[in-house]
Formats: sequence, C-alpha cells, structure tokens
Amino acid sequence: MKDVAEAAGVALKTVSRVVNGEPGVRPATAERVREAIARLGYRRNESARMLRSGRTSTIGLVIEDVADPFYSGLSRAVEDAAIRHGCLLLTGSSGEDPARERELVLAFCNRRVDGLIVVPAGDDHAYLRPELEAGVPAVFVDRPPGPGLDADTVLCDNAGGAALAVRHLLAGGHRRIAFLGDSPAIYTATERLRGYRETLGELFDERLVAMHPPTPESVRADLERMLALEDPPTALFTGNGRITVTVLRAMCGRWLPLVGFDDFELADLLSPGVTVVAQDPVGMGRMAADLLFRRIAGDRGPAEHVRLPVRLVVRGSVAR
Amino acid sequence: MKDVAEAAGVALKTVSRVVNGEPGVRPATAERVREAIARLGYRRNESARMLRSGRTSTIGLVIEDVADPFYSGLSRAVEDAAIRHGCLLLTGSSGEDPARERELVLAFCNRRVDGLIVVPAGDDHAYLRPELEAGVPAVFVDRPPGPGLDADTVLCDNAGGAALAVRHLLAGGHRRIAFLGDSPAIYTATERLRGYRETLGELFDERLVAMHPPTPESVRADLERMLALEDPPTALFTGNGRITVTVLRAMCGRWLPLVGFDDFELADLLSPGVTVVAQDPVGMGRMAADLLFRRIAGDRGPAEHVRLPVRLVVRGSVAR
DNA sequence: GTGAAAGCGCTAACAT
DNA sequence: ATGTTAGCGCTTTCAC
Repeated sequence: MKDVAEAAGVALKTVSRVVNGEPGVRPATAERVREAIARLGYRRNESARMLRSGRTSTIGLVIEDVADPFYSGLSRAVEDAAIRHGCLLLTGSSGEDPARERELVLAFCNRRVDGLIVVPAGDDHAYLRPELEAGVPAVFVDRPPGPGLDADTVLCDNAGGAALAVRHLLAGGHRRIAFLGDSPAIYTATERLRGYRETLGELFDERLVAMHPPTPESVRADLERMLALEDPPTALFTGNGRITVTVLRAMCGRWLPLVGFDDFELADLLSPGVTVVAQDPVGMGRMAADLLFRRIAGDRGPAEHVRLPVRLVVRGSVAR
Repeated sequence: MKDVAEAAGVALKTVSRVVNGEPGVRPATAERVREAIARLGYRRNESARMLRSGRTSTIGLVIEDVADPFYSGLSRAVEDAAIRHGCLLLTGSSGEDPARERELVLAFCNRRVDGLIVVPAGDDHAYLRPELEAGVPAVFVDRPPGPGLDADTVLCDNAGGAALAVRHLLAGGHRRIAFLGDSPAIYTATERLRGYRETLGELFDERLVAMHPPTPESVRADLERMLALEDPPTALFTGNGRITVTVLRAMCGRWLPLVGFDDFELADLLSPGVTVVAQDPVGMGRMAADLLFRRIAGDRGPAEHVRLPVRLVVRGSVAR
C-alpha cells in the first residue's frame, strides 16, 4: 500500500480510501491510484485488515464429512448465504470425532471467524464458553450442543420422522419391524430409535435393533442375525442414508420391505423405488446461515430453536 | 497476550513461547502461563500471527459445486491432506462462472493463502499472474488453466476414457452411438467429445451429438429428437455423472444400452447396473494436494502435469 | 479532498 | 531462561 501510494504520488490513506471505495477522493486521483494498483499487482492484505478492524468476513463450518451428500448439500446452502453476505467459508470435517471437532472449532476461533455453524460430533461444548461469552455467534445444526450451552439450534423432527416410517410399515401389515441405526453416541440415531420404540409400543423387540456405524460387514452380520431369528423381521427401518445404501447393497438379491431415513439420489430409480423419510439438508443449511447472519448483524435475542419438519416420500419399497 | 503476561507475571514474549511450544521456558513458568491462559479464556489471534509471520496455514480450494459428489469427494481428499499439514481449508464453489471463480481466487489471495487448488471455470487466468510470480503455488485440477500459464495440473485421461466407452459399445455391436455431453465451454466435455469422435471415425454423425448443461427438459428434448431420427441411436454415451443420472431419469421406463462417464453411488444397484468410465476424484484431490504441499515446502521445479488413468467398469447396461 | 500518526496482536531479532 | 524492541500492513482518528 505504501508502494502504491508512492507510485501514485499520494498518501497511504488515499490508497486505503480508493481500495475501500470510501468517498472523499477526486475521480482523477482515484484513477491514478487504481492505475498504480494494477501496474504493481497490488493485493490488499486481509490479515492486516482483519487485525485492525476485528472483522474477518469469514465464517466457520464444521460438519461430519463433506463427502456425505447430506452434509455437502448443507454446505452448499451455507456457502450460498455466505456469498450473499460477502463472507468466505472455512470448512472442516470432524469425521464424528469430538476431539477433531474441538480442534477445528478452536482453530476457527483463533482465526476470529465472525460466526460458527457446527454439526457437533461430541456432547461437551464447554470449550466454547469463552467464545460465546465474547459474543461469537454459533448455530448448531442437525444435533444440539452439549448440556449447559444456550445457543441457537436447527434440528429436524427425528422422532416424528421415525414414527412416520414405522406407522407406514405398520399400515402395510408389518408387525416385526427391524431398526438398523447409527451409533447411539449420535443424537439423531438415538432420537430416531426413540420414535421407533414409542410408535411400536408393545411390538418393540430389542433383538430387532442394531446400532453402530455402518460398515458392509457389520450390516451384513446384523441382517443375518435378525433373519435367523425364529420370528424374523418382515420389514426394515434404516436410520440414515448411509445405512440405507449399505443395507440395500448387503441384501444383494434378497428383498425386504424397507423405509429409510434420509432421501438420496436415485432412490426413485431403484426398483422398487425406496420409500424414505426425507429431511431437507439444504433447508437446514439455509436456515442455520440465516440465523447466524442475523446474529452477526447484531441480533442478541434469546436462543432460537428451529425444528424442521420431515416428510414421508412413498415409493415402491413397502407395497407387497 | 499482554493480559496473560501480566496475569502470569512474565513478559509477553514468554507467553508467546509457551503458546508456540518453543523451548527455553521453565516448566513451572510455563504452567503458570497456561493457567492464566485458561483462566482468561485467551485465544491466540491468528490474524496478527499471519500478518507478522507471512504464513497463514490456510489453503484455498475452488471447485464447481460442493454438492456434486465428484467434487465433494475431491474436497474431502484435499481436506485430509490439509489436516496432515496443519492447514485449514477455505472452500468456494464457482458454479461454472468464470467471474465467480476469479472473485474467489482473488479473495483467497487477499487472505494470503499458502496455496491454491483450482478447478477452473474460465479459460483466462491472466489475473493470477501476479500471484504466481510472487511465488504463490497453484495446482489446477480436472481442467488446465487458460493459455500462457505454466502451472501444475492434475487431469484425467478424458479422451482415452471416451474411447474406452465407445469401443465397448462398438464391441456390443452398436453403430449408432449418441453422445450427450456437457457444455463445450467445459474442457472435459470437449475432450470427451474428441475421444468419442476420433474413435467413431466414419461412423460419427453430428446429429447424434448434444452438448449443453444438463437440465431435465433439455436432456429429454435431446433424446426425443435423436430417437425420432430415421436412423436413431441404438446406444448412448453420457458425458458426465450428472448427465448420466438426468438421462436415466428422462428415459423413464424406456431403456437403451448406455455407458456413462463418471462412476456414481448406486450405479451397481440399478437394474441393469450402469457401465461407466470411472475416474478417481479422491485420487485427483490427493494428488493435487500432495503436489501443492510439495510446492509450499519449497519445491521450485518445472510445472508438473499429472494425467490420471480412468477405467471401464462393466456392469449390465450394455449387454442385450 | 487529503494526510500524519497511532496502534491492532503478534513474532523475529537481539539483548540480558 | 527470560525480556525488550521493532515492525508486519492495514484502519482509525484526528488534523489540515
């Protein structure tokens, strides 16, 4: 900036004015400055700007895995909102590891992001207390933060969605409905189990429940075990998109009526089409970002807790 | 940091030493500093650190769309490499808009990222010359940069892949093979067209070629037009994953032998399974990141041009 | 309409 | 083993 000022024969502050589009510079002067900028290939140093102004025009997003379509849709929605607000996005995948989540969030805080959107992997967010007290806005998406933290949340109706799925299968005449869910450490998995259990009532049988991170092997083993029961399941409820796909693949050839939590691309093109409880990842991302930018703009109201509806998308996978 | 120093009764530089794990601090002193840090909820300000040290420990990634599985896989691979090198990732989607690509890249440069990985949307990268001359490493992935720029590239064998697809269809007895590709503005689309054309030779017929961004409407119109020819296509070659999926959906019910460029989740579970030319997006991301971090580490050798192989994955969609 | 000076929070270089 | 000083490149404040 000093060099540009020298080259244009003005003071440093005038260059700053031109670069920031501030008023109070004669057009001719501004033009001279711009010419010098182009000639020298000058780029404003945002680190210095951030240091002085305190605003970074950057928000941090921690998700579980960018490569998972659920989170990549959510990411895209957050990014679109960020663009509209002139912000860039720092992204990180926690891989469901609380330590990694914490590292990422703290690294973002060190960079003084203007706000955070977090899909929590852990259930202890005490480490975030200093930032929240310092006024750094944070929105939790898909899962709530650990206890004792009063922050905005955007969740979906997990238990209600599970109830939809189970009722649909009950209506199809099924009484033995298995649930294949993700690890009980994950909030959404536990909530969906709760919805499943409460809806089944007397029909609940814990031998028809399997909950852990889905690997092809574990899913296959779960299915074999359940199908070998003397009273085997006649239908399946799968607890998220990855599990649904893993189950479909593990079934290779065989077929069982099925409802999956989460919609996924091509669910409609499989035969039969897969009936799902659809969330709206893009809507969740958009909602979280809207909330965050309202906070960044200065909204200091009480924490908001948005719960987005889910809907049953009936395809062919339950009909006889 | 000043406050922490005061609270711990040491000089500012000692706090800096503790925070950076530098040697030359007595354990007892370090402990006192750490205690003060925890008590005050101190977080190092990375903007100041960056300003002083010149390194940001951040790399910038510009892709076309995070929500596209091809790019989200690539992103994840880049992120994993970044983590290993203690870097964070600034991500942005260009949405195939050259102006947006430029804005993102320049915004990243203003933030003084240590390096750039770019999937170019435009074909003029003169705007990047000042950075490259200033020694900012950049790797171009999936598509080369505009002319006159001598930077590292990681591409796949687009024309060779198209040749594989066409030869497979020819071997299946087809002589009228249509190509549905993306916009000719996209390097990969043009290269795949070239491979298709060169392999077909005499059999090439431009009435069997359609190239533009795939919308359900345009794809349906293309198919209708081609199928209404007096000598209609007996097989399809689709130019990327999105087109393949859009075509499958547009065919609703009807069926034509098909090979698609790009593998996609569930391609194997459709019936028939979809034969594809598979790229390796994760491998491309990993390769690009490895190259970038070698440059960041100081490698000033001549520009490297990596071309990754593709492979034909035969499923059922061509057999009669 | 323009400029000079102070200082954001840190690290590098050099004492002690 | 610890402290002092200068200065990274910008914005803020105030003066002209």
